[in-house]
Amino acid sequence: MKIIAIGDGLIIKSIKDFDPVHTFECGQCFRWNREGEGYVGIVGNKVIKVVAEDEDILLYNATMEDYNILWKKYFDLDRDYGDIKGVLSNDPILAKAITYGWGIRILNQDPWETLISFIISANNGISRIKGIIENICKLYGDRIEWKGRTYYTFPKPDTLANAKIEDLRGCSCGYRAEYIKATSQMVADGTIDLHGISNMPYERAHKELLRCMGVGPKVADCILLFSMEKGEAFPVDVWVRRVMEYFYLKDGATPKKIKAFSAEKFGELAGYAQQYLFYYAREKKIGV
DNA sequence: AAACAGGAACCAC
DNA sequence: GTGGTTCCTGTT
Repeated sequence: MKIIAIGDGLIIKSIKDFDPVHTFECGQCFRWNREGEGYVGIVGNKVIKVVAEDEDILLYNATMEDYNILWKKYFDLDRDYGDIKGVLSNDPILAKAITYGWGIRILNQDPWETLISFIISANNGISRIKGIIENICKLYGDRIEWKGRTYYTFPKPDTLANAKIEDLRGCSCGYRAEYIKATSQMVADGTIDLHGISNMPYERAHKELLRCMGVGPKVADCILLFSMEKGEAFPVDVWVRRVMEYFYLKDGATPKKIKAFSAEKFGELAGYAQQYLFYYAREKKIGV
């Protein structure tokens, strides 16, 4: 894997295991959208475009310096997904799911943004979640311009902590407005220390996140997997419950049972297994 | 127009 | 700790 600077970006040469469609459509992120031949995302205060071209990945609006301090980590490029897929493919069902979603990578997203995003995700579908987050960023974030288009950053904790409930409601988040404000206040005043939590072992970190208003077991697992490098986290939503019941367990399994089963079966790699299974289940409408 | 989809809070036991 | 009910809003 070699990085080459081009006009306004970078080429990551012959990278394995990275497909933008799989990575950005597998339910882990909400601020990436298809634009032309690739995906444009807002990450921190930057806009970046990702395009797949043959064996390479093109990053537009990216510098080599940002690659080293930001993008390498964000796209999880130091991790060997070939190894992970090799181990998981010993299971025939996962082998199938991996053949289908071979280019999924688990992004290392910002814990604060991930926390609020997945509070919004509760009892909601992906397209609506994206719309709500977009509304919130438009109202409370900073404006960024790139190539004649306007984008907005995700707001800071104290901004949302001071937001009016009715303004948040205006972003179409419904009853989650109260949760967003309450949790933002906890982060802003230090009641919740996200950096500290990300350094805790899985079980403790999970327990700690449940203190946040609007965060239950599933949302906590999403935050741990998508922003705190807890590869053993296994978020159980309806799709995962369906696919697990369909392939492995009998009907009526509780999330608790499903998590115990996957921890036993997939161990440290449970979160990666979850992503391949989720993407496969949702695209193929397994168990519906 | 009414049904539906989607996790957590809250309250009973 | 488990089970049932309620909470919003965009889509069908």
